[in-house]
Amino acid sequence: MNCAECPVRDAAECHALHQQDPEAFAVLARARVTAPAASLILRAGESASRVFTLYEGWAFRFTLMSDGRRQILGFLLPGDMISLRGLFRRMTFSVQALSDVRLCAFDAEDFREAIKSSPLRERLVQRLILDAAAADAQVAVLGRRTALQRIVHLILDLDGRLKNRGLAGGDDDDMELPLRQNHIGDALGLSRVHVSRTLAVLRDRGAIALGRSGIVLNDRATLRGLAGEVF
Amino acid sequence: MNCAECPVRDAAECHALHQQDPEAFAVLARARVTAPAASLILRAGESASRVFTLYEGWAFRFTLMSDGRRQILGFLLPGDMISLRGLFRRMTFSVQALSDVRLCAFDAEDFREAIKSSPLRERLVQRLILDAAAADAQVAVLGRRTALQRIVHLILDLDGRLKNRGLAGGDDDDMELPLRQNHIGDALGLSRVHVSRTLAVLRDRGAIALGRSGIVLNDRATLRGLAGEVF
DNA sequence: CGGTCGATTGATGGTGCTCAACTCGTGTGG
DNA sequence: CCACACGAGTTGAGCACCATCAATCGACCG
Repeated sequence: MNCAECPVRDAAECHALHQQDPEAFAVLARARVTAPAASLILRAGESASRVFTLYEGWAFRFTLMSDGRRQILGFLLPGDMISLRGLFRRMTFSVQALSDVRLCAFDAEDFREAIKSSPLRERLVQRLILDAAAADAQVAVLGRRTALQRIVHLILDLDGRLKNRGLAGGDDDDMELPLRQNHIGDALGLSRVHVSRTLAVLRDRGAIALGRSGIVLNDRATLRGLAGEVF
Repeated sequence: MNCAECPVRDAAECHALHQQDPEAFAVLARARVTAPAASLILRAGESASRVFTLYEGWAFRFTLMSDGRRQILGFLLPGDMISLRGLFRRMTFSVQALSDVRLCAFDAEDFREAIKSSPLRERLVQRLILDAAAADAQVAVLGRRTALQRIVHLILDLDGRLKNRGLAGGDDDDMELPLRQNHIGDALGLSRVHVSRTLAVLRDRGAIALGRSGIVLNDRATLRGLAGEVF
């Protein structure tokens, strides 16, 4: 069982780790785990005993507010590491499967040992920095963007990440994102009703289509024009 | 010149690094630098040639949006590291002095060398994780909180951080935060006008006073009641 | 066939933005 | 010393954006 089996390309963490230090990576004990859609993969407050990379399917990180509302902190795509921070500290967020998922699971103790003297460690520091930068960017989006811009930004961001992994086609290909409007609202600080209305605007302008199981991108140029940012 | 001179107590990064590995830390070349209020300390896009810890005064991290608006990502207090991420990647944000500041400056190359085989490195990884978690928390605040709650949260957060460093007194002591309403708005995604109105509400309820040079906390119990979170 | 989940649409109202005028304190140059 | 500009804050009026509540609808499923 080898991570090279993952249908995930260059930019994905799982693959990148393997490239970085094939020997150290190869020696790690790992298991393949599956989890059904909507199941909890990790709970806030735990110190993770296993580290996961997402092999197939989508998931999301979230916290629950004291009033019971949910804030989604980010979406996890095939190739992403799920619980890197859990190696060093208790988790501050929970992770839930969005679709049925398959995971590579590494024993946390093994993993910590493996990175003590390995370029893997450098790679993981880079990943922590990228995570922090992504969270900063999300702060800017929530602080300064309208509902329309937030949604367009999210769609293009996900599309771009998928494209980096070879999981989405070129500019002319349609791409379906398996998100419920519920999730979009919880990620962007919007009500479900307003997400519905805003998506309707995008559909009426021809930028997207609303399929049975998610949003279909079919005019990225229009979306980029609406984003108000460089994409 | 030694970081132990800093008027900063246990929880501050500068001091904690020193405790973690006094020898490695003591050998680092360092210089004391001053910068006037409003001066730029670091620019987004640079790869930092020096690492700073904030010795005295306040600063903030920010990015500029394409429309020219500013999003403040966080405030930096005495004892905070300023450019840790700049050791490994180009900066994704700029840093500006809020007041006159004094900095400890370390050469980045020296610093990278020093942490290669030192418990300092472990400490810095912890710091990166805490930074990422703080950014996640800010996403939740901006996504789910009203203007009043955001402002109360910011005030209590800053007060708590200062208290951890011995830079603020107990619950009965007044504490003045040297923030312009401008900064509060840019940090919390609110207009300056609305910040003014919201602070007026807090003042009328007796939770704060508005001094000439900042906000004065004088009733933390009332503030905690308004925060809608555990503090 | 009833039940549930996700999405849509309408009506209504509140939170917070924008524009504008004004105050107050401070610094600056004639 | 005064006039003036300037930055920061305050206050009012009007409105845009988005939340909330409620009703409905289609798809899917046991």
